[in-house]
Amino acid sequence: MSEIEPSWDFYRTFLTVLKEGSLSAAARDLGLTQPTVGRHIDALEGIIGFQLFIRSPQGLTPTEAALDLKPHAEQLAANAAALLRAATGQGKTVRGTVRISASEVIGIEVLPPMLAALNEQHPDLVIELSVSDAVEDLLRQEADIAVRMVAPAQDALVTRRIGGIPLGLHAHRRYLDQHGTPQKLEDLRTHRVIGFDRESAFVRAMRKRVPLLDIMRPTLKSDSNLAQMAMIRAGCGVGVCQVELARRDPNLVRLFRAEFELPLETFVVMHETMKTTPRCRVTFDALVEGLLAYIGR
Amino acid sequence: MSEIEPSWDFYRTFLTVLKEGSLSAAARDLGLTQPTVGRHIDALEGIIGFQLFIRSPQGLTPTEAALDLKPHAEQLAANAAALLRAATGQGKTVRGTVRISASEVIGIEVLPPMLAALNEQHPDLVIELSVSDAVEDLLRQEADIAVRMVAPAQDALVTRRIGGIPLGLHAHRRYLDQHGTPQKLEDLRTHRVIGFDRESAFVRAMRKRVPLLDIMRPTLKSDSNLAQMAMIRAGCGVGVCQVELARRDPNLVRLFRAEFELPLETFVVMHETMKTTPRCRVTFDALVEGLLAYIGR
DNA sequence: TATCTGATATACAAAAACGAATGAGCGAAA
DNA sequence: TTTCGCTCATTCGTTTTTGTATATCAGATA
Repeated sequence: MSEIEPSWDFYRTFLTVLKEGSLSAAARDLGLTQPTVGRHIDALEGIIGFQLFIRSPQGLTPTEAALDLKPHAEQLAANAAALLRAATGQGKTVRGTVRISASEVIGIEVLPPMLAALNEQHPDLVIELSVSDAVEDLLRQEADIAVRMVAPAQDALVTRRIGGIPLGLHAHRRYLDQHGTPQKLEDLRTHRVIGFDRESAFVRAMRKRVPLLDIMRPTLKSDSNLAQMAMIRAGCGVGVCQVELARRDPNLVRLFRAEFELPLETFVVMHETMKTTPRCRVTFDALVEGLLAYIGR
Repeated sequence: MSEIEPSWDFYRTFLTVLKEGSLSAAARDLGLTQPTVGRHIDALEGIIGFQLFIRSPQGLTPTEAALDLKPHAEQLAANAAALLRAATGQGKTVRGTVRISASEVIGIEVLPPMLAALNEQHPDLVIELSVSDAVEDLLRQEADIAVRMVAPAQDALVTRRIGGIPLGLHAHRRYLDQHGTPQKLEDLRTHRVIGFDRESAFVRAMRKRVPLLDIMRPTLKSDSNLAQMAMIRAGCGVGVCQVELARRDPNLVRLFRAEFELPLETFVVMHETMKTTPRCRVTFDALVEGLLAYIGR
């Protein structure tokens, strides 16, 4: 193995080949040609001293070693993208790209109007919305700003607590007409309940705080909150969703208003290195303001 | 501003110029030549669309924009280094470089014998010891393994709790001969006490747990635990240090054995992406074993 | 003042990287 | 089977990048 450090561009090429699965596809993606990409991989393999891919006429299949390096390369790409975002829109004007990460429900049901208003106000602002329930993307610089349901423990982050978004039990009017409206919590045992597929950390925590959830044995399961919401709207059964969202649909009925209300703590978080850029400040403030209004101050 | 993404190598060049302060110095550092480095900066400035440095016959002074980009570039460099470390020593053999981060006292007083034994056992292992009290270097990939005094909240980390390293009040025999041995805790008011310069988060937390610390008004201050330890050894006064370390010096006397003992929780932490590499496993295990032995099981 | 040492900028030649074109292998569909 | 579409490998000419050498400027020192 040679002692010289490889060109950082090789890492980018490596990652692209890993993602695309072939030299040709990677070349198209990178705006290079297939021989060049092949040479990059050759060079990288030469420097680090072992094989990264097994070549075949069907493409390149990564070796185990290559897969071990993948997360590193991905992080490198995320950082490079973050640097470029930080570079664009320097100065006092609000322009450039800001990447927002939010959970599915928030990102799809709640944020779009706010983002529309924001974009109206700042036409040169490009907003990227990453909808995912993965928590760790801020530290990996995969986003500049995130809307989170857990308090961030990291101190390299600028955090603003919004408050609790109330969750409630809901069902569609049509469902209740057919199956009857449960009067006591115990009645839920005989109802169709919409719940989580796997026991995530969040679900376990929620179950701990609200023991009555144990009564509800879900017969319709999905890990996607959005899918659960859709099932509730479609009249599949009884499920948990945001009170405010349910109120928008006049056919959705809230059940056990007194017995069941779960506040979902919400935070807007920004990476510290981004707090100087005007567009991040503006977006951060807009999200905070919008979400505060959403939960009713 | 052009639409093409800059070569990632430009970022490396940019960071080096930022650190070295001149094109020539950066060129020496990178193994390139001054015109090449200059061209890289020119190209990068052209792509991102604003000036990064003000050129002068004395060197290059970074603009404010360049300083804003610095942390990103540093992180990029850390990730690239981590990738390279992950790449070297693939396979089942224990070889390559492992970077360990530890606090000053641990890194200088406790770890070296363990690392010596480890290196004896694995001659092809290169050990880098980063001695610093900064906490966040694991996430930034500035180290592969860290010895920490706070429980890591991140779940991308492999954590092993060691236990509490006992801290105690100590003074040098010579100091006590001259100034007398304090009998009651209140006597400390009239003694020379070695303490912290600034009120760090750690100090505040400690003060909360052990109110009697308020009695001690330090007259000799340092933020470096190592310097505090040195002052105790030099007979400057009464201070807090690890019981085990004090025991090594027969001239150090422990005070208020019954009233004052503070366990310092200790953890060995490893980045998840490193847990497959043999050298990280081996080092991790050696640190865990060594530290467990150090605190007496 | 003259000189030496650091710096950046420029001109031109050498070296390296790249792209276009071509050949060949494999698998799916006609 | 034949053809088409996808792939990787190789060759060769060209473009791009880099290095060498030199000019120039600013500050420290004798």
